[in-house]
Amino acid sequence: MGKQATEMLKGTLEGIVLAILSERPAYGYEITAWLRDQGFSDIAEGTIYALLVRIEQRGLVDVQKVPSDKGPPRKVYSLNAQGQEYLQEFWRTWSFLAERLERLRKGGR
Amino acid sequence: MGKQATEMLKGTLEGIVLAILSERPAYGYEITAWLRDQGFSDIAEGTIYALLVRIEQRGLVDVQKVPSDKGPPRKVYSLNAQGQEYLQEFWRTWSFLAERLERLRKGGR
DNA sequence: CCCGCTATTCAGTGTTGCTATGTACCGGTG
DNA sequence: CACCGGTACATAGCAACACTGAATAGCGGG
Repeated sequence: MGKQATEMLKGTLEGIVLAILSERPAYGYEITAWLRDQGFSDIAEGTIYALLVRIEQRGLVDVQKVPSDKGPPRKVYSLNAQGQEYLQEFWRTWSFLAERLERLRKGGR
Repeated sequence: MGKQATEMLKGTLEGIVLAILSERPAYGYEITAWLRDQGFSDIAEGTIYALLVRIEQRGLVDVQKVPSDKGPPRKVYSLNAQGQEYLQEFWRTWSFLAERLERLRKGGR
């Protein structure tokens, strides 16, 4: 999509990745591919990796190195307890925003 | 709200302001007050003014200086044709994002 | 042997919202 | 009159985040 999407992704992309990880552990390449598949056509590789590093440093995920028979080893991330909590907070913030935007779209005051 | 909101606002705040202006012309101080009233408790004054300057420079709004009997003159902004178009695009991008997030929240794959 | 796919990393850039501060106009109070 | 609070706008500096582009590296096939 356009540049509007780029700016709108700030903050939400992190939540999206955490939500994905809350369903099952995953690694960067896999997540990027899945997002592209879902229509986030222009999400750059580097973006996801940088994001994963950030959430790891914040202690929201646990990491495990797993060998792959198709290339270099994968860094598999899984959401830990603190990450779950953070994700909950994310959904609260998202709901707040989405609610107000939906109200605005309908022309309500 | 927390810092999550700060990042999530990036990109959406612009759309929010444009949506407000699509209902009726308004000036910065008024918009800030309204947003605070709607629960965006920590939106800074300066943020809105900077945003208004940006969208003016991009030609999305028209400006008119209107004297006030309670203080300095107001800069009243109104959405023009180009702004309307940009707002439409914003809603499309927003729908795209909201749809996918809602799907993720429901744990759907 | 090189190419393509898998997989990760990183330096540099632009946009955005926040912080903090400054300017300025007005009316009311002491 | 001096001061203060509410109204109204502007701006310089900062932090966070996603994108660009490139580099590194392992693996298998032509």
